[in-house]
Amino acid sequence: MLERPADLMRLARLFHALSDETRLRIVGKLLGGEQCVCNLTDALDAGQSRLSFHLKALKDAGLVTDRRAGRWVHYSLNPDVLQEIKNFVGSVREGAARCC
Amino acid sequence: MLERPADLMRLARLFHALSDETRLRIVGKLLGGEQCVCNLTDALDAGQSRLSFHLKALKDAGLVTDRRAGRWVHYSLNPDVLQEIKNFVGSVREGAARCC
DNA sequence: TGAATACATCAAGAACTCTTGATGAGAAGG
DNA sequence: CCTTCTCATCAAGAGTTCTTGATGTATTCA
Repeated sequence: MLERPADLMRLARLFHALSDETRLRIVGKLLGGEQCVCNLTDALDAGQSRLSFHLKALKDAGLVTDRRAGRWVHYSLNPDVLQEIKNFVGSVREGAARCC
Repeated sequence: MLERPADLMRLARLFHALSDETRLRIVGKLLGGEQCVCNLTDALDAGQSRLSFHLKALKDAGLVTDRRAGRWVHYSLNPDVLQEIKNFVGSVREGAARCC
């Protein structure tokens, strides 16, 4: 997992997407299910363009997907990516258990 | 996990520490066990001050600990912090399973 | 068709991160 | 002591990220 440069780059991008409080709060809200941007704006009281910026960051990293419905765009979590992170942590923990 | 501001800040700091390729490579090397900085410098062929910078980032986030032995400083992984991350991913996955 | 709504994108500046080379601090050995 | 070795820290510059307010785009509804 930490050998191939492509994996390193991928992981670094994933972790970067999660390295911001606003984005973690978005993830927290999405745990309640799919949300349109307007709901998130209210819940997080963040400006609209700011929210859009962070949603794009999450989307670029593959952590969320979006779906247009009329005027609204709904965002939801992508469970597959969470598995990637879990795999990483798992492999590191195994290694750590062996060596520490 | 994603409700309390203090937790959010903590998680953001952890993920930031892991959001850099050089630091992920360091973590990878530390899976082989405790390493002195000189070993890491060779293995990652990174300049000494650069490595020191990233080791400090990992240490500030609590991901690694250091131990002085004569002239050498040895770094090793802190398994407890990996559990924190695992807990986060686990809780997000649960939520995702419920909602997605 | 025209106005209003929901969101994305852009542009500029502030703030932060990373890299490099130079200097500093502590330990070991002559 | 004086030097050497290992590592930390500093200082400056390049690059990146984030925030804010303005503008652009697609959609709905009158």
